[in-house]
Amino acid sequence: MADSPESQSFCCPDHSGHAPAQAILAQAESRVKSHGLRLTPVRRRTLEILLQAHGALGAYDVLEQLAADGFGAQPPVAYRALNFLVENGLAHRIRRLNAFTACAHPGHDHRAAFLICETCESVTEAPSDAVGAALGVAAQDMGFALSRATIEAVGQCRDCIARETADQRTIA
Amino acid sequence: MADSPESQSFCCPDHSGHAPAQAILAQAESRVKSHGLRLTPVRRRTLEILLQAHGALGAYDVLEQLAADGFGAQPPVAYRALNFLVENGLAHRIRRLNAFTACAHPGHDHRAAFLICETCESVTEAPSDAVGAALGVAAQDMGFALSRATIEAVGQCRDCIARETADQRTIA
DNA sequence: TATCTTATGTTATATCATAACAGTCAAGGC
DNA sequence: GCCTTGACTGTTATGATATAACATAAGATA
Ligand SMILES: [Zn+2]
Ligand SMILES: [Zn+2]
Ligand SMILES: [Zn+2]
Ligand SMILES: [Zn+2]
Repeated sequence: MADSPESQSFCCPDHSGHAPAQAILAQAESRVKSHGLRLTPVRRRTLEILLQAHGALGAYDVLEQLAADGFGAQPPVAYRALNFLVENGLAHRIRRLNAFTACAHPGHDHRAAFLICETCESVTEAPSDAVGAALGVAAQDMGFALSRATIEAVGQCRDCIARETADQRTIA
Repeated sequence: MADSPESQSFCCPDHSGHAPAQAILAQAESRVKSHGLRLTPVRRRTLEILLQAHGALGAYDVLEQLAADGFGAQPPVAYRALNFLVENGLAHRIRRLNAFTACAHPGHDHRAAFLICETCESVTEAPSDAVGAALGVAAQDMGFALSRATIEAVGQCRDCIARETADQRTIA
């Protein structure tokens, strides 16, 4: 993990938007309960794993960690927990990466958009009400009833842009 | 295929936005040539297959048809042709479906958004300049340099909504 | 406790995608 | 023409992602 001690489990720029893991886990627990569901040990641990991760994790990466913690070692174990989290708004699936990431601001329903950095592979969850609204309009124009959407942008994050600029200066 | 004779190769609602296949193929040929590349037989046939398809096709569906036409029968044959088409703006990859679809209006650069019907599995390419713009703003706010994006909406298409409404009336 | 429901773990298999290499073909220089 | 060169095609093999189906275990209900 190699975390700096003051940030319990957050370690990289893509997590700057996150509330502390403790808070999110507690919130997740109550949110799930209020839907008559349970945040079982595998599910809870899966969420923790996502919260601690740099960027997004593949299902098999999660599985590896779950297995190391004594949970089942077969793919369905990870996929079930991950799908549960996604269905309950605690995590998101990043289709372009075949990967999953903890939701950066769970609790309030939101259409999420993701910014995927090609350089550092970080994944940032951006507010996307405006994007969602524009998409809603486009859909409506086609007579299409929109139920949900995947919005994923690929490019370069602020930190990597800054780093690259700095490198340029060093060379010159 | 069960096509009506007047529509050469288009058979379902999601193709209503398409120009005739002949025109698209000719256009594709010249477009590709102008980039110093070749629309070889496999590539051309792959584009035809996509143009004739209902909805989007998986790589292995395309492969099956290519093999039936005497082309190679191994996955790379299909993936290479499909990737070529995508890179040259002649087709799009639909990540949510792990599938590919012919571009409905090739030739002019465009940020495409896709409307995926959960009922009939059709895939419609919607104009999305507004959505792209909104996403650009959201990205900029985060200091993110956007290079390209995946925008995929899931819901129900016009035809399926109409059909469902009609069914409701029949029952009542 | 008996029963019902939900969740977990396992085996097995399906589906999607690429690495690596060998043969083929077309275009340009001689 | 003929040879070099680079682009394209085909093949084998393997990797990566995801789910079906069923047996067991743990919570909830009465
Ligand atoms: Zn979120
Ligand atoms: Zn970055
Ligand atoms: Zn298009
Ligand atoms: Zn439909």
